[in-house]
Amino acid sequence: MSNADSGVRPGRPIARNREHVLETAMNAYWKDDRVAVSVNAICALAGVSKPSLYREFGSEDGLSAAVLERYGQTVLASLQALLSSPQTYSAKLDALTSFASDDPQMDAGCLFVKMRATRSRFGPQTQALLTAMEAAFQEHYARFFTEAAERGEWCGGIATELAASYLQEQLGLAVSQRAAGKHPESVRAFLELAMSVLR
Amino acid sequence: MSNADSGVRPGRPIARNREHVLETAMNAYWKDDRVAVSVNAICALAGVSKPSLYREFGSEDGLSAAVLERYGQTVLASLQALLSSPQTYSAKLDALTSFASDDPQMDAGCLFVKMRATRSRFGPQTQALLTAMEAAFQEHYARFFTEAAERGEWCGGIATELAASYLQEQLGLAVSQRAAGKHPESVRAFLELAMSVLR
DNA sequence: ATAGAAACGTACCGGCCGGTACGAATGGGC
DNA sequence: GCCCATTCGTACCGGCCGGTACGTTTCTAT
Repeated sequence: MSNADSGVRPGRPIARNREHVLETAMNAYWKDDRVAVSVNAICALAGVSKPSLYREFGSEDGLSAAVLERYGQTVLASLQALLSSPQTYSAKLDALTSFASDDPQMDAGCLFVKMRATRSRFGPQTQALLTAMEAAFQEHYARFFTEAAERGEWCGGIATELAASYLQEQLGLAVSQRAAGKHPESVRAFLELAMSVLR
Repeated sequence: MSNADSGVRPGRPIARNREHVLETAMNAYWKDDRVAVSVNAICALAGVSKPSLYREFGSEDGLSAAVLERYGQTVLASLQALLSSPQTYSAKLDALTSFASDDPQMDAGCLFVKMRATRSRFGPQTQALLTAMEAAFQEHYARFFTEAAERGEWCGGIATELAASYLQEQLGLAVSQRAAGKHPESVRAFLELAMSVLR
């Protein structure tokens, strides 16, 4: 990462700094319905040559991993914040439901869910990152339930692990349905039905 | 292998009757974790030349559609039979749960669910067939609920359409989890939790 | 001014894809 | 015995893929 040195800017106009490529690739991976998005397509979209992309990310796997990491930091951070907010358990469930079924951020689905559904497409780096993110979310959800149980906001006849897994999958399912074009109100009805067992 | 007469080997190999190719392709599409299964790979697996395959199925789309149709007839027929059996509503729910979470037929997941999750990979024929099968199942599920409501076996505070969609998606989710290697008992716990709202 | 390091893009690589032209090998009808 | 319709597989097509060798451009350091 020699070009990350703040002081010395070697060579040329410093490419459309990484950010532009990341943003373009993220949107392509995310929104595009296509079977897959090739490196060539991303280069064309971003207006960057292929060697530049490979210099920056090393490989296709490196690119997809970087995209996924960025997505996790930008979009999913809000979800983590939601889980850590000082609301009541019930209010958080409502907020989660709204996030998955109504939030315009999820209009085109969730990139994380999408990539998870096709994980075998990706290289080892990206797959490892997917696994790590899954585990992190699982842990957040589990903590969410244990805290709710401690506060007595959740009677919780269910093991927290099961509840966490259930919550994760139901949210993912709802988001997938939105990506598939299902009407938000239908998704909401669906998700509220699924969530009702957690009340 | 009915017409695999060991007599005339050269010249006219007697078209490995369509069945063999279909079976091989179905297993490949179904079991293989790979990103995709190419026509070349299927030809190699089935021991058939590419032109033979194209003569029989017309295109890759035709092949995948034929595979999907065959899968629907062989495997999913049992599920339809289950829905039409003269059991009680509750017993059918139990049977559905067992089918998705324990049945060895679903050890490697469900081909229909798998193909539905990656529908954009396939050609128009196959996508149309997927849509048709979805609708058919939706209808079966809906009838299942309306009949249960008529018989008073289901209090049914839920619209039948929603319940049908919910059932379909939860079963698909369970089967996906099995395909991903989750332990059957975990899948069962998950699915029973999801099904509890339908009791 | 000038040398040289750094980042650039053109133009290419081998490999696999879905799909097909075409000649070789065969059987049935006579 | 002979012919022809039928069915086969070899060997190929153009196209796209992920990835890279290498000459060119642009800026910094002196």
